[in-house]
Amino acid sequence: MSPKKAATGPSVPGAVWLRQRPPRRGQHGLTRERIAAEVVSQLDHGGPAGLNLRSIAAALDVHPTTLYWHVSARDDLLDFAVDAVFAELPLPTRPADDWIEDVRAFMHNLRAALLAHPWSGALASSRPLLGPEALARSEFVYAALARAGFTGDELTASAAAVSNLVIGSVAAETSWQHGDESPARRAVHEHLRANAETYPAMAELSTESGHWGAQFSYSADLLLAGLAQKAPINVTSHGATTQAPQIM
Amino acid sequence: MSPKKAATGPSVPGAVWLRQRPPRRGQHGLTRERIAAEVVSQLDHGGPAGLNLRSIAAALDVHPTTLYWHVSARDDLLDFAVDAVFAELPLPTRPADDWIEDVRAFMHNLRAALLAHPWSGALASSRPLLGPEALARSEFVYAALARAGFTGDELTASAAAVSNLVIGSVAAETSWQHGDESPARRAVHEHLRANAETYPAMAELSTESGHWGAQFSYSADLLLAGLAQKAPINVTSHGATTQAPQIM
DNA sequence: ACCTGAACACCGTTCAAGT
DNA sequence: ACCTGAACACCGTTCAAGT
Repeated sequence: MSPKKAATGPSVPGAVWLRQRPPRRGQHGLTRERIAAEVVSQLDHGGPAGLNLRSIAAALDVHPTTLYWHVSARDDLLDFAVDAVFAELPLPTRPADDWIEDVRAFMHNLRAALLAHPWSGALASSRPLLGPEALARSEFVYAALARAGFTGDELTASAAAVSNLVIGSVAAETSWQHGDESPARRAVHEHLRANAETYPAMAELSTESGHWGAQFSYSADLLLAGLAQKAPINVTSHGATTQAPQIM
Repeated sequence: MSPKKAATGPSVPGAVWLRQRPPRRGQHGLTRERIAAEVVSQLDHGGPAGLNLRSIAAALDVHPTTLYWHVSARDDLLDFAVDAVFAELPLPTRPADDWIEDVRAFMHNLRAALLAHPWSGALASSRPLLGPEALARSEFVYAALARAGFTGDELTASAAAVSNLVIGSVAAETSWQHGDESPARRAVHEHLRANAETYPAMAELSTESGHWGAQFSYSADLLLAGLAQKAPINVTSHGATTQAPQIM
């Protein structure tokens, strides 16, 4: 049985991070970090469907059941893996002059990190992101948006919108990538054309859609435009700041 | 073996919809609709983790392996279930005067439908949404955004932003709902406070966060503000329209 | 065309026991 | 405190056979 399991109540997702960390360096020197790295590597190879405790344990040279000393369930391993992906996100040591550039960079960096591990988008969207690496990135976004003058619930909602749009977009994008993407896209396109009466607007385009990257960029710009407009503090192009009252 | 499996190539996710539909009414009258309804009902009870082919088959009064005539894998069942949830989304028979009200209503309606089946947000974010019901809703959003003057890749990106923000937000929201939510929130809050030096901006708030609904509403408004600003055709409050050139 | 029935390989998790 | 070892219950999927 894993230590301090009852500390946060019954099986809250993401709860590994809230439990006490088991002491390091046992006989095999099995640590969260080594486990996490192995899980990431196996997910990179076979995706979530291919992940199983037995092969992880084998790679770490322990018995399958040994893992249960470090985690309370398979799901905790996925929490480790997702946080490890967040660790790859570059974190600027000091903020940019314009808060919006920090937010924009965060969005693009987060997308890049998640895309580097195609399984991570879907996982990140389906669990609370409470690992230390994820929290540090959230803190960065909160700080940037706080400089824009957002406070309280508006600050929370703005930060959530930023993360959710990115994670949602990457999850959608990677959901196409299980096999070859082009035959799937072509099949969908044909399907829409064949039913052009039911889907007139969609049948019209999608002929040769642009790249995922450009479309994400435009999606992000839409949200950034909204943030800039609703920000209580606006930075003019000359660096002067103006205050505007704002109601939620 | 399921019919026409090779039609769209090797195991593309969401590919059930692109395969030919097996003829209806066999000996047991097993149809996609009956299967889908049963899957939704079982997911509502036990979530994705509790879903298994044997109990679905039992409820439909067939042998477990019979399902493989109608689907090629367990995953296809989830595609059925997600599309069934989209079917609950009200689809206006005629568009509103203002396109933005159509988009706003869509966002709130989609959230409501997904929240009614807490498992559906995570599933919707992790697979292409190619079912007939989902496509019909996408068409509605495309049509609304086309009235705003969006075309081509900008239209695609705008529509994607709308869906991805909603689905991403609901997935995040429901990821907290596995057990009781309040103890988890409290634990996170304590954790942030305890590490206030590392998370100054986040430690400051989160004391008593507002409701999910209000925060989603604000998130949606941020994106809607961006859409309104970037829309090639702007509707003034008096109903007059103006055109503005726009570059992606 | 649709469904049955038996069988296979696998996998998360438990629990008591070791050191 | 950390790891072993055996064992359990379950589950997706296959394939050949029925009607």
